[in-house]
Amino acid sequence: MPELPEVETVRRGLAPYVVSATIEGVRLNRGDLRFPFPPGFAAALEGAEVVALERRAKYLLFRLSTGMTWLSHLGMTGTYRFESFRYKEPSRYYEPTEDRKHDHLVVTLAHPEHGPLDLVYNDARRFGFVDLFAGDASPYLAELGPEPLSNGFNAGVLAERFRGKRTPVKAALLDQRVVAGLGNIYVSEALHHAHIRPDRLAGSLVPQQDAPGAELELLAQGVRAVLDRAIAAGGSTLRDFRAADGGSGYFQHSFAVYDRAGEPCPTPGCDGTIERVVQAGRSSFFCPRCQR
DNA sequence: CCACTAACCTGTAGGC
DNA sequence: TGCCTACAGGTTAGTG
Repeated sequence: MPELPEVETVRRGLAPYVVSATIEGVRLNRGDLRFPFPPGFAAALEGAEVVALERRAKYLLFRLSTGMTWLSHLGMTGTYRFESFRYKEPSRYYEPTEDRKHDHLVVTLAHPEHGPLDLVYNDARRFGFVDLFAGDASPYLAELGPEPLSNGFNAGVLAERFRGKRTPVKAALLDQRVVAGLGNIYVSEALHHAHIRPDRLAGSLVPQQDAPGAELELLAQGVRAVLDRAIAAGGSTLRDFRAADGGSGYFQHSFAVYDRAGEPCPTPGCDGTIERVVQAGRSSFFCPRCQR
């Protein structure tokens, strides 16, 4: 999926056309994505104005004039795009044509400046989902750790959450309760930045009393650095993700280690070779020479 | 509570 | 060209 930088890029791409728009119609092309659509989802959106589009971790939050929030998670393959026409079918459900078979949700918007647009959610694997609730009262938001780019995230937080953990640091950083928004790519990138092997036990990184804790400082800095750079670049473009505004000039992010098994380590002065290992069923990429 | 695996679902890339 | 396998950015349910 889109990890935090990709979701943030989507948010920025959608916001100018979505915020201040009124939702005129909602069509669900099936009853469920990963989960069933919440009861009354379409009816709750229709007639409301989108007053803000926010992001928390990997979630998009459409804040509505009614006080309700429409939450959207993109799963692995979810994308939003705009269509400049409106679907003509009167029914809220229909049989999608072959080339639109993964268009699951269509939200017809009327924007005071941009006029009518259809916002289309497409998700081949259907790991994405939506929720609807008042304010922030969603179970999906309840247990999230700090935003990695906020003041609430630092080495001290990592120390607190890693202490005593016998799980590999790779898995600990993927745990959204520890820090919210990292995924498989940026965990590998942050660990490389910090020169920490992905199979180190999280607890082993926690400094003893009176020790400096340089590793966690570097790790926290690495998390921020890789996310900042990725956001500045407009998110990564891979397989089936593209920035919402698509178009020309989207940036092909270049990773230091992710998907680069067999290539030389980019760390200056390091002559190591990137390796791929599988942890908890997922690929990790690291340099065995400069990551310890 | 903790740690790990399998599962969800579809598409694509690579080997033969 | 086709068939088969492995793998893909995430999260959760189930197991021990």
